[in-house]
Amino acid sequence: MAVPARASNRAYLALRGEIIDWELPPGSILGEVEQASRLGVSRTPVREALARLTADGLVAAQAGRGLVVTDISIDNIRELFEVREALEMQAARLAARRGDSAVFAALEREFVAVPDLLERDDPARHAYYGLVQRFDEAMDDAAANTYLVTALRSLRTHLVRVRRLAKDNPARLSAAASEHLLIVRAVVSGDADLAAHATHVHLHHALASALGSTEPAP
Amino acid sequence: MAVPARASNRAYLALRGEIIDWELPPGSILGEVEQASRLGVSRTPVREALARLTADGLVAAQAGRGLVVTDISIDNIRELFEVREALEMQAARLAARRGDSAVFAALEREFVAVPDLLERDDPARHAYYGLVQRFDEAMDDAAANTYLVTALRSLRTHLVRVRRLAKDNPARLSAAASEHLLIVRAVVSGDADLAAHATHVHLHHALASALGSTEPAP
DNA sequence: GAATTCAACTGTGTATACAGAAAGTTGCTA
DNA sequence: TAGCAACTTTCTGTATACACAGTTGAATTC
Repeated sequence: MAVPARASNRAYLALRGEIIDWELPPGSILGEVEQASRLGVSRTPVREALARLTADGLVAAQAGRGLVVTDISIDNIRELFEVREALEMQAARLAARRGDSAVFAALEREFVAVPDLLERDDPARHAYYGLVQRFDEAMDDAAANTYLVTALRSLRTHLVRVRRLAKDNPARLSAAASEHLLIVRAVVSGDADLAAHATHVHLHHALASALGSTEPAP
Repeated sequence: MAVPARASNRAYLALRGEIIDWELPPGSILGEVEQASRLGVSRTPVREALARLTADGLVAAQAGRGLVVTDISIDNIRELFEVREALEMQAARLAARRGDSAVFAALEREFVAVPDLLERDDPARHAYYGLVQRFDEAMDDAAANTYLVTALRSLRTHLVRVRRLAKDNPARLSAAASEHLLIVRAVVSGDADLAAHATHVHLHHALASALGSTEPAP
C-alpha cells in the first residue's frame, strides 16, 4: 500500500469482513462508540464505515436500536437469485458479443481441468473458488458496463453470505464446473443466446443446491 | 414531518436534486467546506451526503481534485439501458406472476386514457409522468423483491438525468403509453413472457428515442 | 528563458466536545 | 401488585478544532 490506508476504509473492510464471515451474525447491534473503541479509531471513520455498510444493505437502521446486521432468510436467497439471474444472463450476453476470445479460451482450458483439481483434495477448494472468481472478473471485464458491474458487485456481497450459510458438496462443485464450461464455450464462440441460457441453467442448479443444503432435515 | 429533518439528509437531498436537475452540471467540483457554507450546515453532514452521492455514482473522487459530479455520455446511456433491460424484464416477469390484477387493471384504464390526457396540453406533462411513476411503483410492489427494487431505484436516479438531457416529444409519449399499456395488460393476464418481451420492446424504442434526440444535427 | 525547488495555502481525514432525544429503570402511588 | 411517571444513562447527530498531504505558485538558479 502506497499510503497508510485510511482509518474509515480500514473500519469498513473490517466490519464488512466480520459480517460476511458471520463473526457478526444477523441481529448484532453495531453501536458507534463500541465499534470505535474496538477498532481503535474515533467515531468519525466508524460513522462513515457504517454509512457505507448501510448503503450495501449489510446493516439497517432499526427504530431506536441503532444499526443492526441484516438477516438472510430463505426468501432472501430466492430474491437474490432472481436478480442474479437477470444480471448474469445479461452479462453473459454482452460478454459473448464483446468478450476477448483468448481470455475465455484460457478459462475454458482451466475449467476442463477442474475434475483433476478437485481430486487433489484441497480442503478449502481455494484453487477452485479462485478460478470462479477469475471467471466472474473476466465476465465483468467483457461485459464492459459500469452500471452492470456495480450492481453485480453489490449482489455478490450478499451472495458470499449465502455461500457461508450453504456449503457446496464435491458433486455440486463438479457439476458447477461443467456448467461454467458451457458458459465459457458459448462466450468463446460468440453465441449470446447460448451463453445466457447456460447461465440460466447454472443458476437454476445453484439455487436448488443452496436451498437443498439449507433445508433442515424433516 | 414529526422531527426536524436531519441536516445530513437535507444536504443529501439538496445536492442530489441539484445534480439531477443539472444545476450542478457534470464536472462540477464539490468541496466540503464550500458546500457546507452554501447549505448552512457543518462539514460533517456534508461529508455524509457526499459519501451517499458517491455510493449512488452521482459523484466520483478525482485524483487530487476532490469530488466531481460524474459525466453522462452516450455510452453511459447505452450501458444504463442494458442494465435496465435486464432488471425491468425480470421485474415484469415477476409482476406478471405475483402482481395484484386489480391494481394493474386500474393502471390499464389510465393508460387507455392517455391520448385524451395528452390533448389537454399540459406543458410539463405532469399528469403523464405521474402515471408512469405510479406504474413503476406498482411494478416494484408486484415484483416483491428487495434487491431488485434497490437496483432499479439506483438505476432510475441516473435515468432521470438522461431524461433531462433528452426531451420526449408528444409522438413519443403517445407511443410509449401504448407500449406501457401492452405491458400492463400482460401483467393483468399473468402472461410473464409477454410482459417481459413487451418491456423489451418498450425499452428498445425508449433507447432509440433517447439516442435520437441527443444526437446533434449533422 | 526554462526548469526545479521551496513555501504557503487549500482541502480532506480524524478526533473530540456538546446537545438533544430516546429507551430503560426505578420509585411512587393507586 | 401493577401501572405510570420521572429520572438517568446512553445513544446518535452536529459542530469545530487540528494535523497532514497535495497542489499551486513564485522565485531563484542554471
